[in-house]
Amino acid sequence: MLEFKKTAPLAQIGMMHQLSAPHWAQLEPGFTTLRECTAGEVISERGQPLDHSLLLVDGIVGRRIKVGRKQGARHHLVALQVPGDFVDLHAYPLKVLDHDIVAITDVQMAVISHERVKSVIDDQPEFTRQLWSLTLVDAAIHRHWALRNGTMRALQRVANLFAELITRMDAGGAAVTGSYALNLSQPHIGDACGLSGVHINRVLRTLREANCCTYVKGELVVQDRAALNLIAEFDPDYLYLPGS
Amino acid sequence: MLEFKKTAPLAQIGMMHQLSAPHWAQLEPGFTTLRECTAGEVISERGQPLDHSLLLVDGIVGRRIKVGRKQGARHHLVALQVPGDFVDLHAYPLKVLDHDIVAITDVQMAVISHERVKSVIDDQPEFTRQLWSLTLVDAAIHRHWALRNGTMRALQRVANLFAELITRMDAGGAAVTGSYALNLSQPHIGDACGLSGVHINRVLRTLREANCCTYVKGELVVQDRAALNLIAEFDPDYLYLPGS
DNA sequence: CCTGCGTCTTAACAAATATTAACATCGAAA
DNA sequence: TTTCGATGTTAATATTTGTTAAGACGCAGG
Repeated sequence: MLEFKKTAPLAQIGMMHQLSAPHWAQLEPGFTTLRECTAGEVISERGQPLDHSLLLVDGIVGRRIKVGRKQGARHHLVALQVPGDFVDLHAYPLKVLDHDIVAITDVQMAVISHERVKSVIDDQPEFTRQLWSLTLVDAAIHRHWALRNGTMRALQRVANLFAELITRMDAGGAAVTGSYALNLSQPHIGDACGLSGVHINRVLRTLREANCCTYVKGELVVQDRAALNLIAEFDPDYLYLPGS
Repeated sequence: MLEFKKTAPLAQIGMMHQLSAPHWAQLEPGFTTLRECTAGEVISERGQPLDHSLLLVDGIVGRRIKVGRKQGARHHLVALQVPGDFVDLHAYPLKVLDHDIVAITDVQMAVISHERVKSVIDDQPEFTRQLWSLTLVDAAIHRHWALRNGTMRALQRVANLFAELITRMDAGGAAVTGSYALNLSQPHIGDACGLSGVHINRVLRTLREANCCTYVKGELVVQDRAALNLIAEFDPDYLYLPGS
């Protein structure tokens, strides 16, 4: 783990836009170090007590759960976090996590100690509620993942995952280019959707041949976003984005 | 909706055991009314602003999400709550829910206003964190549902759901009898597991013929809990039960 | 008592997806 | 450059699950 002394203030990106400027101004100085991890690295491990939380600045991280004892254990991705997500804020009230957090791509994260969080919000119930809400948006996303894996067929699942991820990546307000660096391997997508890597390959070909979107080398290029949202039956309400 | 003036104090059941006695003592008087719903009734509807939350006293309620526009819309159960669960405490910070809450069986719930919650916890950051944690256990359960629907085949899914539900129902400390009144129809179970009702029927027969458990008329009788946990590859860590 | 409705049960068949295997492609390391 | 390993691609086949349909069963209302 590399840690650098912070040299410049963090920008308020992605989901952090849900915080008011004054609240952000109070929280931001608490991010005193930067942590960088390389793809595949386990950022924090299930069961290990945590005294800090992480704000994702760049890259993609996943929450991974192991199912089955010892050998033959399979992994499954139950969440993906994009830049601007407060990755494990829920470790603040819970103290211990029930899942691993892994770097899917090379990532940069800003670190804040729970002690610091506590001193900032303890006498500010409204601020506390806002952070609480942030963790509940993650819960809503989890519900949607259960929904996706429970009700949708393969094509729709993948389209829906893509629709969710790009909507969340756009949430920061950066220009919408139609191109997204997900950097997920096909088996990664399979893990997230409960499908085999081979089947992901078939689905990606179908999406490509439908002139909907193209996924090459971790880069998602969306040619027809309306078509993608239609296939995905995508309704972003569950993301609790401002102005919906 | 029937509402009664409360006549006797509520007992601290199920998940509410996670609160300390003094905290419970402060919260309990806030539950001033009882609400009863009959099976199938929608308790609160997606998108509707809420000014109160509900503690489930008796029966089973589900969180249900509709997928697809207008006609041809399918439903999916993304969570089930058992007695002792603070069903929609997350409505306190979020104000609005992204899903419906429906009564699966006839249910009794205790109502507490958000105003009351606020006045009790606003100057008690530690108490706030405990309630925050309660909502995050729900999030952990959602993650597990995504995992279940994503990685497991039908038999294991159903066994795992059963294992989860009975573990949570036992959490209150009541005597473990091996018999549980789930009162879910087979299509309900299918909704929760992302399987057809017909296939649930096949799975239930398999579980019965394996002398593992029997599900008749909404009553789950567990003959061999070890076998059930084995089939389910069940590991209750994610429930954050005390003493694990 | 019958009737009708909902749920359960089962079977036959169709569709979706997993598995396996073989080969291609690309980039990194020797 | 060459080789190696990881990832992507495709096809053949096996398995799982969905769909449809039909009958059984139980229960509430006439």
